[in-house]
Amino acid sequence: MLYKGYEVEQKDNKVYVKNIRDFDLTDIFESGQCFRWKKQTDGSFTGVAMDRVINIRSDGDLLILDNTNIDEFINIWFNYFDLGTDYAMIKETLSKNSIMKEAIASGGGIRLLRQDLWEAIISFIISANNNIPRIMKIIDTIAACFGRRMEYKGDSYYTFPKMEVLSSIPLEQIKKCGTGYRCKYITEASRMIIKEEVNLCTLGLMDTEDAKNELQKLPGVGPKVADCILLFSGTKFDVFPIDVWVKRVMEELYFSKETSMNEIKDFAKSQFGLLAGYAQQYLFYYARSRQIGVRKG
DNA sequence: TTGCAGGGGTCAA
DNA sequence: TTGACCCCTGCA
Repeated sequence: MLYKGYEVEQKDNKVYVKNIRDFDLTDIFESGQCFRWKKQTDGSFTGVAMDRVINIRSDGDLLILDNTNIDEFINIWFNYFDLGTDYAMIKETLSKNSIMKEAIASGGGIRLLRQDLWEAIISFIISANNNIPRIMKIIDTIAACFGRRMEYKGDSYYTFPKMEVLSSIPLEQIKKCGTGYRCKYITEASRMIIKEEVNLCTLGLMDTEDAKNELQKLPGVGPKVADCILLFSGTKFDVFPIDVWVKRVMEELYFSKETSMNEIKDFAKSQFGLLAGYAQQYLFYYARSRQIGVRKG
């Protein structure tokens, strides 16, 4: 069948999607936006998202999703992988800037995943003052302890726990998952969300600044984490999360000097506008893959 | 083997 | 504005 420009076909529990462009699994999964996808020895990725475990591989313009069906593709994965967005157009617009053009050339297959908002909130609270391998380990542990077990090809996988579950877990048990001092943020944020002390339902309707401020009511959520939550849950695309990598790459490529967060933020807003989030993602991936700004001993 | 430096945002003083 | 927070990795 044809679905929004893609040829989609199901065989057994696999979905084949043709006409895929501007899509590279490594660019997508290793660009710091998600923590639950793991590269397999055959080059495919297996991950848990949206309460499901799937395996995904690509071959030219063909995408193969294993352990799912057409209904789920249309209702879940099409949106999750942002297949309705024209990345060729985004890249063309951003490439008018020569520095961006080079960054895009190195990570041209990036897509911004539209991840579950609740999971994004907890994941990026954990991400603060932390590195990617440890973040992945902590989230895996939390899921294994409090999520629902699933089986795929003989291995166990676990869903990300619901807010009702996580908010009822004693602090000490959250801490045992390796969260460290962040455990109280997770517990308290869960409680506030359950009690609707922050309004998640209308975040998408708010002005971006208002949405950021709303999220920053949650403990453990500062400006950077709020930006990440909005961007990687597909809620707002004009944010520009500045972590150490983005700061370094901006200082090195655009400013040639040490620069304040505010100056970088203002510059990104004026330079990239509504596409700031996409620009950030290309720059982050570029900075990390080239180790830009890392002092070599 | 042990220990120490480095990495990484938010909070509270 | 600055120090404390937690744990993993890499390297003497």
